[in-house]
Amino acid sequence: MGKIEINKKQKREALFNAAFDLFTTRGIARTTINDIVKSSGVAKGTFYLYFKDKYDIRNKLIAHKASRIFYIADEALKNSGITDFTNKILFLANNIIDQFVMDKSLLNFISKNLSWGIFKNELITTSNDYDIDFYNIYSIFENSPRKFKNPEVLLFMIIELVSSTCYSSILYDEPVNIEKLKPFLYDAIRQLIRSQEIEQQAENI
Amino acid sequence: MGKIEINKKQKREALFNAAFDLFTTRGIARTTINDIVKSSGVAKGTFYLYFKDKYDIRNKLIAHKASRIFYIADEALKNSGITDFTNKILFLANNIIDQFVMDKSLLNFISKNLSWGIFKNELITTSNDYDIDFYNIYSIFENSPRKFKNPEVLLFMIIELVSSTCYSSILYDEPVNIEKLKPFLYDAIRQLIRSQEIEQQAENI
Amino acid sequence: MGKIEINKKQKREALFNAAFDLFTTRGIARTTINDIVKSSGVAKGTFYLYFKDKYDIRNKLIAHKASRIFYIADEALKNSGITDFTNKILFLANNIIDQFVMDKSLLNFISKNLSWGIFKNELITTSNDYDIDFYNIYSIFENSPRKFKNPEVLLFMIIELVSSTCYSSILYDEPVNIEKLKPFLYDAIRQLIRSQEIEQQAENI
Amino acid sequence: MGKIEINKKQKREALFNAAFDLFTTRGIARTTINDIVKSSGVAKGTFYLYFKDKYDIRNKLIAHKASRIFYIADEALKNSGITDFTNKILFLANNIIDQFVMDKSLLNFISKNLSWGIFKNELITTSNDYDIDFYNIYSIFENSPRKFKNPEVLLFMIIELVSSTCYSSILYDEPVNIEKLKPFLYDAIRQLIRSQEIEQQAENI
DNA sequence: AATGAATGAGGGTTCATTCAT
DNA sequence: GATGAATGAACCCTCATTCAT
Repeated sequence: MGKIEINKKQKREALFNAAFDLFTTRGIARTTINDIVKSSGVAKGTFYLYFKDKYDIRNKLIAHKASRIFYIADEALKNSGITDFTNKILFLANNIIDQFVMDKSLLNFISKNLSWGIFKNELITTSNDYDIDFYNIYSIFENSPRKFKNPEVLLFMIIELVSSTCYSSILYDEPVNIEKLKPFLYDAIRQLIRSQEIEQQAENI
Repeated sequence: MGKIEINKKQKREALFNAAFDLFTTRGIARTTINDIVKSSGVAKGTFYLYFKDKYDIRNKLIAHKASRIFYIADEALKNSGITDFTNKILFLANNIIDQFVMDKSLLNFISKNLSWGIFKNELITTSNDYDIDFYNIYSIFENSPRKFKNPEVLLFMIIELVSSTCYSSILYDEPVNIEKLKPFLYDAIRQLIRSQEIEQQAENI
Repeated sequence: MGKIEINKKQKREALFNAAFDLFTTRGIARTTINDIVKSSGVAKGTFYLYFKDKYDIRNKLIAHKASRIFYIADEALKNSGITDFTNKILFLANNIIDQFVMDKSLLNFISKNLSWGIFKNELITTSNDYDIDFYNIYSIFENSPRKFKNPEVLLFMIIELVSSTCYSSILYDEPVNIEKLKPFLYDAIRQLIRSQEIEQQAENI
Repeated sequence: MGKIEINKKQKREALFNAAFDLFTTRGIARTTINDIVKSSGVAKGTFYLYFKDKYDIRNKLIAHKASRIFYIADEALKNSGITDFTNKILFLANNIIDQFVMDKSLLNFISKNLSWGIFKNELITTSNDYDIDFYNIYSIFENSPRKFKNPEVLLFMIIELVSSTCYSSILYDEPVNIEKLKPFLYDAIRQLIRSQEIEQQAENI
């Protein structure tokens, strides 16, 4: 990679960082391209060499940040030695929640955009340079002997329940703070999993 | 009520209707106050007699529409003769989902804003002229002999689960369409309720 | 004077008071007719029954306030028993300066408008209901045996010198505060008078 | 200086000229930014690259024009060979008055703003690119053997007297026209100077 | 005479985008 | 590739004035 290539990467990175800072502090609507370029130290015209407009950089940021969260959670899971499916899900949920607790502005930024549809969409339309493939999250099912009526729906419901309840709990302590919510939420997840489980024949015995 | 009062109500109503149409078709960000006044046939200055800015009318619209949905569901529940708590919840959820299915633009408009925090906030800061009091929704617990660890958290989780899963299912059929989702969702709700229930003494026997 | 007449006078008075308060605190440019009527408790349309526009009420206010200042100074002069012409002028100047020191917002409001041209103009075009006739200020010359080359120019120069130097001295202490300025200013006035005086024959001796 | 720099200077100049024309013909209050940019042939947004708002360009114009007047008067004084302090002051006053007589719109524009406080303020806060340093006006005292009680106050009173009397005399011929006023005014100035002079010992003899 | 809701022209300001350098 | 001055459409909002009540 030549000097030019490095320079280009740095510019793009600078724009990304500045945009994220501004989006999370002022909000997207109140952030202008002028703000972004001023804050990242590049010229205004340069922005358009890398991104189409404000929403382009926003979308790429969301995918970037969201995939990072899953990646971190997944790495931690691998190192945990947990084998039981339910425990894996709970571990992931807990890890992600803790990441959000530690970076509330991140939660605020991606929460509303981490829903299923946009999630899928973004991952497909985004170049792979900066984002990890999400769908290996399904691999969580692969090594488990347990079977579920509709694994995708199950995952969908868990993700939606976690992400939407976390939002108001972490950011506004409503209706209760996140630590008080956790036991109820994890109980709820356990019940969700149980409600979809198909009882297996005890064939192994 | 004099002629003037009637006229004022009509003006406000016209602005409300025009704004809702535009917000749901073009989105809030792409709707200007100019659009709203042109579409409602009043002068630009008139807008500012009734609303502070675009976000003011948006918030009032959300509260207005959201309370209407609950009101309709609640009325239907009263006429249904259902007495069991779980069934009441399922009836309400189903009724609201059906309302959203019939008016997808409404879902798109309020879904992201129907979360707990804003919900509470809006109801408090909005005058009662146009909105029904929400908190009688707690009355659903009052007449039930069943007891729950934390009723508010229970309700919170159910609302968040329903609203967030509905969004992508109804609007994008993701991961499955709403009719396929319903059985899983209602099962999930039943499990949520069960997971929080405190067993009562069989005192009646 | 019937009830209606009294009511009218009160409305006009209320508008005057409110306008003066607002003009002196926010400035004329930042005061709207809306502000004035809101602050005086009358309806917006009523404003136009009494005044043509914002500048009409401003002009009438200036004449009103300015004439009051001269009236107060003149009354004090009458009670002082001073007979010498130069001392009379100095007494008036000092009294007016002290009025301004005690009400700086008043100074700020009328200072720039108390100049000769507008002064004369306003007094002529304003109804006499609210304003005292200014020109009796010339009476100061009448009873004096001393003669001046051009009494009007003399008065003009004194008024302009006093009003323009007071402005920055009282409001900004520039170049010195008013108490330090006074001896220089009064010396200057004495010299001005002397420079225009026509020596009289010592006929009385 | 590159092409861009030249272009920038031209743009700023064009805005200055257009604004001055409009301010002096229509008045500041009746001049809009729209008028200025239309008249100077630049785009509306360009205005905001150079000035904060209408009052910013006004203030910069005042300082610009005022310093020019003093500069012209000072240059003429240097070429006059006048050495006596009183005559220097009279020369300057007369020169400035004549400038105003020849450009009444200029007088109207800056007269009300040429007062001591704003004067000082503007000179300090304005960049030196466009304005001459005023304070060498004090140099008028330096080479004179004559001493005054308070030179700054003396200068202040002279400036205020001249500027405020000129305003109504030149523009409105009130109370007399400027040519009639001049002898009285110059007499007055002589008296002002005399009233502050500290008599020196006749040491040179 | 008094009201105040309604008007809408027109103000200031922003900002995504372009393009000559 | 990089720059940043220039653009001008489009925005929000104000507010003097009117007029039906």
